[in-house]
Amino acid sequence: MLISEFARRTALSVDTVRYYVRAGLMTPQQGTRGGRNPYQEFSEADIRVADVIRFGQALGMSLKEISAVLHAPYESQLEILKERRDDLRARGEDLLRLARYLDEKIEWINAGSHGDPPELEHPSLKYAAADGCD
Amino acid sequence: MLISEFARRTALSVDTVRYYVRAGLMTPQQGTRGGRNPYQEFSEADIRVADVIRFGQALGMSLKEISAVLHAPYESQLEILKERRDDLRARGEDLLRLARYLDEKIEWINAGSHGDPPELEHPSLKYAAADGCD
DNA sequence: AGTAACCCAGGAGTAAGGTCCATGGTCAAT
DNA sequence: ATTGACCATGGACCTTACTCCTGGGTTACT
Repeated sequence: MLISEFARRTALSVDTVRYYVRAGLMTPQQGTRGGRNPYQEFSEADIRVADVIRFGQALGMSLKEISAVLHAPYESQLEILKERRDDLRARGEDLLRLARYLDEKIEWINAGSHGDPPELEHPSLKYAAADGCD
Repeated sequence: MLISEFARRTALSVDTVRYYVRAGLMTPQQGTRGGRNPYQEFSEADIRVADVIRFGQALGMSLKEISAVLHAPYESQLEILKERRDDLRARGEDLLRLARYLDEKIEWINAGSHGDPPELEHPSLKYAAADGCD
């Protein structure tokens, strides 16, 4: 399919798709149409790549990281996957911990904010966002 | 305390602290020293704000969102808190779902990548990252 | 009074991730 | 052959969250 159909199907903008292609995240085929500037032909596989990008981003990965996963040789993808999984697990747990904390805080406010406010157990912060400590 | 002590205690750079102040995330007192450009006096409360910023960021909130929470009138903080909690819960669950999926995939690869690869149940993606759908 | 160490404001620069636009080539239908 | 929809490239521009730099004021100490 051509870029605009691909963009529609992935709910990305045409510009964003081109940006991803330039960034090497997708490598559509060069179709026969288009003469000197051949039209890009996107496949179903590219749609799956778009899904991966969307999902990775939603989980806080940069395009560079996503690209690394997409381009890694199959064996090392395993290692990357493991790292990601551990990172994700830590993040997910922190998030749920914070959600529980907010639950308690909401309870506490609803109860009239008397007494001691709930305490947040310190999150692990072992993942990417914790790199600001010099 | 003055800015450099504050920066040291929060492990932020002086520039970053000034950036946060400009962004309205902190509003230190204007001390008596400094003449025409009065020196900023930071309090323990500001340190707690710095903690909130750090934590919010680690959980994927933008400074704008964090600022909204910090500045919201007490009553509406409850609503913000609830939204945040739901968002966080969804994110956390997605993260753990993905982690489980990666576990399965790692298993599958270790087992020789035979048969059908594991499927990822579609994440909710109901939070911030899902806004690109026009 | 001199100087080091600190403070300030303002503005430029950076990287990521897009977004917008001008210009021009191509395709399909009329 | 012309028109409109679509494609391409290249580059400017935007936001976020900083970071760095310049120039200048203040404080504390000797």
